[in-house]
Order: sequence, then structure tokens, then C-alpha cells
Amino acid sequence: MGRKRTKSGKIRLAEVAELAGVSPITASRFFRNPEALSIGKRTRVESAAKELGYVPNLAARALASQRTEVIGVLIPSLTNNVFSDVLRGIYDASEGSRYSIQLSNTRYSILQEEKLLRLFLAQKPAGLIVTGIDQTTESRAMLEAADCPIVQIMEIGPDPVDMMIGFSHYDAARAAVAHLFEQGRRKIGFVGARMDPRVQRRLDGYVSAMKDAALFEQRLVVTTATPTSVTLGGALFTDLLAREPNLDAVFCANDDLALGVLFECRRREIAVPEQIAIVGFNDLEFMASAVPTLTSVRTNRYEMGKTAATMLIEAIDGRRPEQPVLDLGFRVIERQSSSPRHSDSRPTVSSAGAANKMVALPSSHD
Amino acid sequence: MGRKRTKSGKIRLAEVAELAGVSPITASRFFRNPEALSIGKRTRVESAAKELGYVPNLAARALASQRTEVIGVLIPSLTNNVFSDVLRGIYDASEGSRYSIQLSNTRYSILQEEKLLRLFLAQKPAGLIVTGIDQTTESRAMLEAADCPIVQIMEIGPDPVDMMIGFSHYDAARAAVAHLFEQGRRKIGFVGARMDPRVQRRLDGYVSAMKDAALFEQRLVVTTATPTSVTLGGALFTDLLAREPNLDAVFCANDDLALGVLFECRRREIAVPEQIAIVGFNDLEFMASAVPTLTSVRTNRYEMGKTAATMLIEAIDGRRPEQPVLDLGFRVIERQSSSPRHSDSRPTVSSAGAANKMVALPSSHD
DNA sequence: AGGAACGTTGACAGCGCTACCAGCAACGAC
DNA sequence: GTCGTTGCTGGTAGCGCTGTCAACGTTCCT
Repeated sequence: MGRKRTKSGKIRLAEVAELAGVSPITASRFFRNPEALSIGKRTRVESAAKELGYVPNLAARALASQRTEVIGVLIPSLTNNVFSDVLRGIYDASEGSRYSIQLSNTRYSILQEEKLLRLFLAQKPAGLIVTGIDQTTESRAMLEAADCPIVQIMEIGPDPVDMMIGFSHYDAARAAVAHLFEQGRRKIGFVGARMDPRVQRRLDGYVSAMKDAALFEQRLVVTTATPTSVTLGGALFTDLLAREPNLDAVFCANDDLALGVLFECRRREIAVPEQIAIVGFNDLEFMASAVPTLTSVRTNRYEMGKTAATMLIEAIDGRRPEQPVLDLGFRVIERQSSSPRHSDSRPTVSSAGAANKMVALPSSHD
Repeated sequence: MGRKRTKSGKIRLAEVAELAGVSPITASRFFRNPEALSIGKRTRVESAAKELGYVPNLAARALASQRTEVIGVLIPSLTNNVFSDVLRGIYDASEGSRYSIQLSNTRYSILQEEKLLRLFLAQKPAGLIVTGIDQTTESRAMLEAADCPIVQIMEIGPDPVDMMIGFSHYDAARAAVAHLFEQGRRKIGFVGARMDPRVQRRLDGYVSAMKDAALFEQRLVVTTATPTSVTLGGALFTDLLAREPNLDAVFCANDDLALGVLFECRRREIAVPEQIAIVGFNDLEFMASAVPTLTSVRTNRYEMGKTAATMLIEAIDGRRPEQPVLDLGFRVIERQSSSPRHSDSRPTVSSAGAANKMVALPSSHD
């Protein structure tokens, strides 16, 4: 009798154990901790499993063991290039491990994030990767109460929930503005879209740098809640120019906007960098290839994702990192779009060669 | 005794049922098919669940019901903008449904795809979305034997495994070339990277169109297996020009390459479109914003993902579409980069305005 | 009025696996 | 020789939920 619902063809652990001549529990151990078996049984179980094409039933395992081998990842957007690089790092790090990635999109809403967090935690994930440090009080409490390792990515800040990996958007923006000061720019505009917490911190960094130099003016800042795009960069820049015709530089909260600004300059026959300097943020691949090549703040997105997932997996396996907070830093990559006014801004063909060498950059494509 | 391992705080279906004064099985039905309950019990269970903050244990559900509520998605790349649009559509469609998305990256390897497929199928997914029509024989057999609905996306072709949604890359490439012919172009080069099956079909379409016009020459084709990038577009174009200095147009297998070609033209002071016309593929957002604006073949990527997931979910729920194969088509979006040689190619500011209107395009950002 | 049909509910028995603990042999220490 | 100690193995008893089927009350038909 019994096992009424079992389909005949189904290979269960019991079948493997029977073929190997061991008890099911021994076979089970083979898959979780092979070293615990004697060599003889180990090879017997191994070949039996292969012969039958056994694949463990993860639902049963999760139910019995009261934990899953799922790493939950909460990111705000699937569209944004930035997150696709981070994600690629996460997926790469998870490959080969026994953990699988469960992705959810918060759509830049911390309420949505809270809801998803509740859902995730109920499934007892092995670990969690969450974006940023701006959770709701409720979310924060859930994260602190969670009995799994957690990595916050994209930013660093005080009191991490658990582990944290990112960089200071505030400092990065200040560095970008400082670079423009060094090039002799004074009327530096800020162009930002979406204005999520990280973009907001870039704005804060810009504002503080400008204030330090006694150059801040509110009208130099043009932002919108609209999602970012190249086209939007052109539109925001148009606004900015109308407010301040004597602008001599633009710091863009991301590279898409910077590209849009570049195109708009071309349309208006504004010389870059002679009249206006442009600095972007993230250093996407095309920045090195544009004409003129575009200065940007390089952030280590792929590495961030990969390290986050690696740290998380190590922590799950009991090896907590000695450094729970990792600052991956940033670097202002100075290119033609922000070179000094009087330099030759178009060493054209030779610069193209230089740009082509950048194909090999680590944080490029897969 | 019993329930030794149960943590005190854990809310199970039994607790909800007890608070609601019904049997566990009735409570269970509430979550799966509320209509089957009388109004009274329905509201009682509902409020009990809310009061206790009950969240179902998916592992237990999967084990008991012998099926999961997971939709497996196999795509070849996370980096490619094209797939991020498709994915966004898939995630959007899955939201609000009870299905969750399990993503895996085949890295453009059909062997890797086969391996992942085996893994997925062992977990009895509710449905599967796979990219393209070029599976291994083994994969194909597994897909046909799978007892869940399957959607193939990105392409259409003969004998679908189950459902299929996409468009003909071959026809799209032919249309792009036909457009260039109409503009009076003859020496039309092809630039392609990665050369996955879909890019290969675009090349095939290009070759056939060129042969039909008796204009095909092998040296007009420059391809590489390297992953695509803007910089690479410039490099491939440089090769192409060396092979054929009298080139009058380039058809690029994707928009990143097209942007790279545009920048390279600018670097070399080649007038676009007067000397050389450029046509891209996919119609990414920046194409409408570039200077000159870039012609491209629009493909409905977001819609493809969304429709694929929607069809799949409907099929899972037993409502199979009347049309198992859906051709989403494409459209050549004609812009300045391929306008006739003698037209005014830079109605600059007014065209910028036009470009800005394109912010509202459906297949843009989230 | 009797019975069929329907809508609603509950009891029972697992789903495939693992935590827990017990047992057993082999080994070394005293 | 006895007593731990270690290494490996197995039995038992669930993990939390749902499929199946039977049973109930109600309504509608003849």
C-alpha cells in the first residue's frame, strides 16, 4: 500500500540508498557532507545516484531542514545599468555554490521593499542582499531580527545591519566637483534624475563642495523624479542653461544624463570642454568611447556584487569576514570632457586608440 | 508531545485555522481558492491570518502538492540591455500573480542551458521561459517531455516546443537593408559582435538582401565573437573602413555598436549621414537622442517579456492561448543617420525637441 | 415527499527529506 | 581488561501543507 501518489518513474533518495545498499539517511549525508561517510559507501552512493540520475527534491529538503538554500536579493530597478552590473557579480559568485538567487524588484519604494522583505524572511532564506541603507523602521527591525547573514550593498554608512559593501556617494560627488574646480571651473551645474537616496547623496556631496567654495547657488541644481534617460539628460541640461547661461561645467548624477548633455551640447554647438565641461557618474563603458571622451566617476559595481555574494556565502557557511564593512571606493576617471579649457581637446585618432584599449576594463561586460 | 522542533513563535496554518475556528484544510483552501468557502468562514480565516501575520510555507506547499509556483527563466546574458528589457516585462507580468521568477544565465552556451534545464525541470517548475530556438537535441527532448507550459522568446521559427513569442531577425535585417537601399546606399557594411544565433540570423538577412541586389561582398562583413560594446563598434568600423574605403552605409547588429560607429565617424570627421549612413538594431532609448539621431530597428522587448510571462501564467492556469506562436514584429525607425545624402541632416534644435518627445516611448525605462 | 445535485467542510494519510539520538565497532589510555 | 572516545551508521519521527474522499446540510427537481 502506501505511497499511493508516487509516480513510478520518480527517483527518490530511498531508491538511491537501496541501490547503494545503505540506509536513506546515509545517502542523504552523502549529498550534504560526503566527508562523513566511509570511502566505500561514499563511492557506492555516488555511482548509484549517477546511475539513477537522482536530483534532490529541494522542497522536501527545505521542509525537513527548516532552511532553504536561497539568497534573496532586493534591488530597486532592473532597468538601470548599474544594477545589472551588480547583479552579474552576484550571479557569478553564486554559481558553483549550492545557493540560488531569488531576485525581487522594489521599484525604488521602501514600502514595497518592506513587503518583499517580509515575504522573503518567511521563507527562511540562507542569506539576504539588500540595496542601500534607507530602510523603513519596520524593515530595519525585521533585518535585525533575521537569523541569516545580510549584506547591504551600494552604499556605506554608520551601523550596518550585518555586513555592508559599497562606497560613499557623498565623497564621490565631492571628488567629482573638486576635479572640476581643479580644471578652473566655477559655475558648475548639477543634473539629476530619479533622485533615489544614492543620487540624493551625490547631490548632497555636490552641494557641500560648492558651499565650501562659496559657489553654491540653488539655480545650478536641476533635478527630477522621472526615471533617468539619455534624452532626459538633454532636457534637464536645457533647463539648466536657461537658468544659468554662463555655466561652465555640469556634474551629472549618472552617465546616461551625461551622454544626453553631450548630445545636447553638440546640437547647440556648445564646445565640450572649451565652453562646458561634463562629468558623469558610474563610468559606463561608452564614456571612454564618446567624442570627446567623457569624464566619469568609476564605481566597482561588478566587484561589489561579486564580493557581496561571496561574503554572504562565506558567512552562511560560518566563516564571517574579519571586516564586516567594506568600502570599495571610487575613482574619478579624467577624460577629455573635463580637460582644461585651453588644452587641445581633440587628439582625435590617437585618443580613439586609447579608448579602444579600455575594452579590457574589469567592470565591463560578460 | 510531538512538534518537538517547532519554534514557539512560528505561525502555521493550524494556528490560523484554530483562531478562525475552522479545520486546517479549510484554511488551506482559503489561500488557494477562496471562492470555495462560504462568506463567513472566508472572512474569519482572512482576519485570523492577518492578525497572526501568517505567511504560507512554500516548501511545505511544494512538497505536498508536488508542484512549485516557480517560473524558470533561461536567458543568455544579464548584461545585454535587450534582456534587461525582456526581464523587466517578465517580472512585471509575474508581479501580482502567485508565481515567482527563477532566473538563470546560460552565458550563450547551449550546453550550459541543457544543464540548467535539467536542474530546473527536476524541481517541477510551473512553467518555463527559454531564449531562442537553438537548443541541443537533449534540451529539446527534455522540453518536449516537460509537463509544464513553455514559452520560447526572442525569435519565431518553425515547430515551437509549446508557445513562442518573438520576431524574425532575418526579416528585420532585410528590412533595415531595404531601407538603406531606398536611401540610395549601395556599399553597405555589416558590423556584428557576439554572433549568437539571433545576431547570426540578422547577418543572414543582411546577406540575402545584399545578394538579392547583387551587392554582396564578403569583405563588407566584419564580425567578432567578442561581447558587444560601444568601443568595439568603433574598432569594428575601423576594420570595415580599411577593407572598403568607399563604404556608404553600415548596418550594425545592435545599437551599442551603432553608437560606437557614430563616435568613430565623428573622430574621423566622416559626415553622417552625408558620407556614411548608420542603422542600428533594437532602438534603445539613446538612439533618438544622439546627434545625428540614429536609425534603428525597433523591437518590442518589454512587451515580449510581459506577454511571454502573461501567456505562460494563463497556460499554467489552464487557459491556453488560441495563438501559440506570436510574431511581435519590428519596425524600422527612420532617423537622421540614414536620411538621403542631400537632405538637411541637422535641423538641430527642432530635432532635439522631437527627440525629447520620445521620452514617452513605451519600451523605455521603468 | 423523496431523492438527486450541489456547495461546503473535515479526517486522514502522506509528499521526500533531515534532525535527533541511539547504537555499534574500532581504538587508545590507564 | 575496562572505560571512554571517536567514526560511522541507522531508526524514528516529524517538517507544514495538500490530495483524496467521505460526509454533511441545503436546495431543487420530479
